[in-house]
Amino acid sequence: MKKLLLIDGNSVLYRAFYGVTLLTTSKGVYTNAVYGFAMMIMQLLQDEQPSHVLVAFDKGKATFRHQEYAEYKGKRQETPSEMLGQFQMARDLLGAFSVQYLDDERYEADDIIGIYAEHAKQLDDVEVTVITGDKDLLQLVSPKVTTCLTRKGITDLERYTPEKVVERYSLTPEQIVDLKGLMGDASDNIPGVPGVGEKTAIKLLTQYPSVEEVLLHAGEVNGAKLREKLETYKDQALLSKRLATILREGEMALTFDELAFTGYDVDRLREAFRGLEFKSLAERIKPYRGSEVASEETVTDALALATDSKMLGADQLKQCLAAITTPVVMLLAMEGNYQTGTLRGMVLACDEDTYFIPYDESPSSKASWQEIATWLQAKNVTKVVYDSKAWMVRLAQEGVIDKASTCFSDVVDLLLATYLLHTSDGEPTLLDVVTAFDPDFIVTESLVTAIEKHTHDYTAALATIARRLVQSWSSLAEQLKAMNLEELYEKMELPLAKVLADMEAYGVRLDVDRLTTIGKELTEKIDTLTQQIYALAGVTFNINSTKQLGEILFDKLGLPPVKKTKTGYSTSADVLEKLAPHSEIVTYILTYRQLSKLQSTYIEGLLRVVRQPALRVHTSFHQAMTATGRLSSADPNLQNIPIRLEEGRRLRQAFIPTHPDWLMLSADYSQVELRILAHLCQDKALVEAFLHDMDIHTRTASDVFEVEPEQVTSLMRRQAKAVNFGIIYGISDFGLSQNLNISRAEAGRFIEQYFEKFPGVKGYMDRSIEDARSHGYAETVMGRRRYLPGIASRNFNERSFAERTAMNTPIQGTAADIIKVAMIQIARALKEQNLQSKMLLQVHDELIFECPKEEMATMKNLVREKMEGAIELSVPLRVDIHEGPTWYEAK
DNA sequence: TATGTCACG
DNA sequence: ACGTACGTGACATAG
Repeated sequence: MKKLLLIDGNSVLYRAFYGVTLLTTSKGVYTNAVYGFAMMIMQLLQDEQPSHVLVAFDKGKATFRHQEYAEYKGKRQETPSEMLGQFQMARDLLGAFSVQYLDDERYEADDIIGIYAEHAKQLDDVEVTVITGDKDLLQLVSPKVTTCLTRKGITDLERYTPEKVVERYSLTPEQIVDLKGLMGDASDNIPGVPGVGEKTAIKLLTQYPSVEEVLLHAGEVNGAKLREKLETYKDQALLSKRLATILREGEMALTFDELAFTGYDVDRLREAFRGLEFKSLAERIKPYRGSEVASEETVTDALALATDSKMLGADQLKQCLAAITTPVVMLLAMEGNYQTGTLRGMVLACDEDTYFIPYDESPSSKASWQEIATWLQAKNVTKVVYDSKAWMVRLAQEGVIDKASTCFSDVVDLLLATYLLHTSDGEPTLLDVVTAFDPDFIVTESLVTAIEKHTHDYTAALATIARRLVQSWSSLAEQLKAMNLEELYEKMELPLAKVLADMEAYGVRLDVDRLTTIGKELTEKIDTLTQQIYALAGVTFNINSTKQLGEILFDKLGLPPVKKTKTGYSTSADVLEKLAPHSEIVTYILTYRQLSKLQSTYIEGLLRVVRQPALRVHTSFHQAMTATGRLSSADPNLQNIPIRLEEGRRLRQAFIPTHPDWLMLSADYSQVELRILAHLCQDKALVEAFLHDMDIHTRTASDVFEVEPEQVTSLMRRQAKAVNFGIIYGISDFGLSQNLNISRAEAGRFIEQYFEKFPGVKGYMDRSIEDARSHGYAETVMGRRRYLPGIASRNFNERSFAERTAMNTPIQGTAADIIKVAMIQIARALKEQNLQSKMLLQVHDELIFECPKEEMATMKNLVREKMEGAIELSVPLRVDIHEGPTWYEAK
């Protein structure tokens, strides 16, 4: 079977231009599009292994379509000047790839592709793959022609077979031209029928198969407006369809055989890359077949070994492991998340070899994994993993090890290192990690699919990655050192992973009966509210639907809309609160919302994840997720259990100690973020306030409103508290005015007054922004970095956001660092002193424990000492402690 | 899958 | 004038 690869050169180049940051050579020639183009071509050749290749370009001249319709492509933006020279450079580069290209003034790139695809279809033994960003080319899809659309980025492809087209559009590939005929195409300035978009067009085409048929039956279509439009714009629809139709016949300047591709010449390509100053690309070129990714043989070997190792007895495995002396990369093969998914096995790659060691419930498999566990705990061999916590928790859960945190010695966690090196929101994926240590690693589409979607070749993909990491991971130490992050990695994140692993594996006991009872009460209240709301509305409707609710409140009942969202009326709580005086229905709706939130998220949500028969919930703490260094908690999220309102707070009665007679203990930092601010800005008044342990909001109110502390009213204190929050978040008058429901001018005066009384804070804010601008990042007291590219943006919003972030991150991030230190020290002390008490949860500024009564006094002292002493600041840290039979009382 | 809403710090 | 508070996760709805 032959394989013809047809590439829409213009489309790929444009994608590359917008997807790759502007690069220039030393002479100032722009090369970003060509760089992306080169990456793409290299990947495609590796990935698709074509026997024939052709890249088609537009010539930019008027074609037959312009003659038929003068405005064709009329509204196109002018090609950016930085792009202009790159078309020819891309053509030239193809020579170095030994790949043919064509352009022709009579045709567009689409038509050239159409002509060659059609020709190849006539040949018996050829399959065709088309690469483009243009959905028009979906019309060529057939059993022998696959069209791949580029998605975000440039290396991410979405493959369309005929079935996929039907699945996505509910239309056959042939009907794509009819779709364009009806809906038009703004980018090509094809008009279509005004008022008909994708949805209407698809609806029409499912009834009648083509534009012609639709027009023939225009009179029978639902909707008077639509009927009229179809009549009026009949000719325009037919014209649009003709414009959208890609040619299938025409002249072939090169014969099929002339497109044959047998590989590129490494030296020639390297020379071309050097000319373009793609230095790292030039260094990394390898011979054409099977080199950029692990060779097929390696993967096959890995899989062969996989089968073999199943038969390897535990004793033999033990001997194999004992023979390993160099660092090993190990990856878990999991379906689903590490706590609840299925463990399939592990890939192990060392110097020479790659192994797959399967996992199942059989005694022999268990025995093998016990051997592995023993070996993981042995010193002297470095184990390089992605997410050590996942290993610890899962192996503890499987009973392979006794205690999660004892799982490893000499472990390197690439997830944590990558997170520190490239903190952004979102956990670095395994592929992000590979790229972080190996920037030229080409992330092919098949690799992404295999890893993310766990398709057939998942294990092979893991093997590929593991092999690659064996080569590249060792730059970790150097990279961390260069950014001064080794200490955070070694002394904070790595030890913390062990602490968190024990917390996750241990879980928290839930009083399921209590939860069920509260749930029943809620159901009754919700039912009553529902009836009351229906009665007041005069109709029944779905109260959870913001769309329906908006229609009832603002159209039917005529309440004044306060705010709009992208899609319609806003019905958020702050809007409804403003409407309360107008109609009693909104109060019911607010209560309904509050209670159904409790019911669905907390009662039903928690009951769904309680593990039987132990009646425990096990959250997963994400340690590499947030942009500031905080943890997050998921599946279930135990960091947002209600507390502010009493109805919700009662849910905490369901969080109980494991053993009867034990107690819950909670310890939370008092005003930790404002104390950190005081330390960072050294404002005299603020520092002094904390040195004297004043009520900080009252003190702020007394300063801002210029009254004696005794004269501060509760309103003044509340407003001062909001100002303090605003300061931490990177204040803006608008934000404060929204929060306090006051005018912007008034909010502005508060802020002005605040900065006058606390000038050091103002200085800090300005300095934070300046530092972020000059370094490109914000950092915490302990050196954790967050890069802020938006700080230099010309876009006001983007820049303002980065500026607020620059003010907030050192504060929020330092608070996160401090509690992490405390957790590590507390865990260490619990172990050293042989205490039975357990650390259960962390909620940003708070730690929750369960303790036997007789340890309570010791624990209170210990926890306070470690939390307050985690870091030395110029103001003291203070911790409040509560205890009780459930989490409800312990707060 | 995106959006709105709301729970927490 | 621009249009916003900082950081998260879960659920329901709509398309």
